[in-house]
Amino acid sequence: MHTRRLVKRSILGSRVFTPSPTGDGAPLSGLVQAVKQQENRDVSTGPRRNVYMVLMQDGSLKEFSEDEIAVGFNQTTAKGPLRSSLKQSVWNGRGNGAPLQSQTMEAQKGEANSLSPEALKGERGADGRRTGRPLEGPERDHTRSVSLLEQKRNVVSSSIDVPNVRKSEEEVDMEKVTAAMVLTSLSSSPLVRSPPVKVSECLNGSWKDRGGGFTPSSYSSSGYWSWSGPSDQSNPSTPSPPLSADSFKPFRMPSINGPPPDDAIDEQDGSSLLFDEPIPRKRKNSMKVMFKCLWKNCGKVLSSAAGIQRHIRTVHLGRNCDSDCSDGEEDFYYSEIKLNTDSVADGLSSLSPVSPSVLSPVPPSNDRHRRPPAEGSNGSSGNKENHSHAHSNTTPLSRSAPSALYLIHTDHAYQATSPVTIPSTGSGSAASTSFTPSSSSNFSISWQSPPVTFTGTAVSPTHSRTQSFVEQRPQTIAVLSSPPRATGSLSRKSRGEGKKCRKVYGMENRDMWCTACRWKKACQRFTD
DNA sequence: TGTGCCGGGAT
DNA sequence: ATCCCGGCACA
Repeated sequence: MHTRRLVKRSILGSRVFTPSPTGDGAPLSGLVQAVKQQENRDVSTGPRRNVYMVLMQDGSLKEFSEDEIAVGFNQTTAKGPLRSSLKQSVWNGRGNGAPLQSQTMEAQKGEANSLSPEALKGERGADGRRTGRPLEGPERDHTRSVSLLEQKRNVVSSSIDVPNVRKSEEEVDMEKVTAAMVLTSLSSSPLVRSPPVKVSECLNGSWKDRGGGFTPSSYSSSGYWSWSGPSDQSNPSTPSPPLSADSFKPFRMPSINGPPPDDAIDEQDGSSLLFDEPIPRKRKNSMKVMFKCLWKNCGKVLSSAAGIQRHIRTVHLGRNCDSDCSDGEEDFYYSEIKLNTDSVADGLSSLSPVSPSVLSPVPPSNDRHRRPPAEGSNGSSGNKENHSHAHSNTTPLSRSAPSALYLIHTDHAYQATSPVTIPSTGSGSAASTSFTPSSSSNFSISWQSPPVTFTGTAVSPTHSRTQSFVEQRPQTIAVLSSPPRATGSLSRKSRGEGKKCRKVYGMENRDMWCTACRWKKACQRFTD
């Protein structure tokens, strides 16, 4: 748990007093719901004025410049605390916390509470706040989740103002609604269109001074502001969907807050992550399972088993009933294929159900993997073995399933320092693939011939369909399915004779060894 | 016996 | 993913 809350008093959620619209001098109180910073938009107000969205008591939202409002909790220091507290909140100064622009809902709850007049009885007394007062009565249930949150905070933050005083139920509800309104209304601003931020980035400080503030919180009425760890940082507990890295970019435009110069250094990590983004994120699992109809003259490929079953049931078996009345026969008419979405995206497109071209033997083409089952035979018999055996030439997946391509992988990058060539399927030209140490997990495969458009492996958990495919194309499968190095000596790579780091540098210079040698792996540096 | 490195465990 | 190491095979 590193969800330290490092942000001290935020202005957001603060009760402030605003000048009366009628000018009669009676100030109105409201809650600060958002802070916008304007850059010279209004010349008269000077550079970068803060504009506060204040939720008035009547439920309306108004904008006030910081000169216009007075902080409620300490009216004697009307404007001073406002600004200073904001600055405090913008960057917490520890380099790992959440900056604060557009506070999270949690912040609204916690921080706002801290600044509400009620809560501020003990404003200066951190101890008092931390111990808080026990919840009592009906309020307890309503705020249980909040209480949990705050308990967490109390555990991890010993030096942070975290109040235990909470709002009334009404106030909390109101804030949920109005905060959502505010966020929505601000969403047109580039500042706020930003999606959630990766935790790690915040922890690295790369987001500091962005003006964006997110605290890891599962509480969010909209879901939009909660954490989302895209891809590798995924946080399973967050409800919000992962967002593409692109969507982060607007948020990082350094215009809103005008980051101080020293920020540029701190930004490097983050910007390399986000701006120098031409490198697509590695997909952890680029295998996609599709289901291909094996019925004669039908190459339909669907992404779900249910879909393909329904397709077969209704289209080929002529049954209109629902899946409950299925006897499972459909299972025999489709095949599960795994597609490597990295290397075969193009092939996939040609696999779309839209163009179920099916045909007799054709010269190698992108379509040839769509041969129907039981080509030239009675595909309608429903014989389960029908498509499983002995078609000497091709079967639907036999050509499209150079399955071993998927099986070729290295556990360690250093195990694949030299290119691996996969022998061709007899055509004389090689289908080769190079493995580089740095990208063993997502190596690219360039098929030169034949033009295989997707690399799929026929997976047939039942009915041993796979075997039939192997039989139909023994050469190909035999070659492809054999691990690259499993020739001759059973599994162990024959020992390299050349220099190795150990020999060259000796045990005393172990730190000069290549990593692989240090790890007792196949030497990377002196390959044989 | 020394060495290379596979396989697998720990983090 | 990275790091480490037991243990096997080979020279």
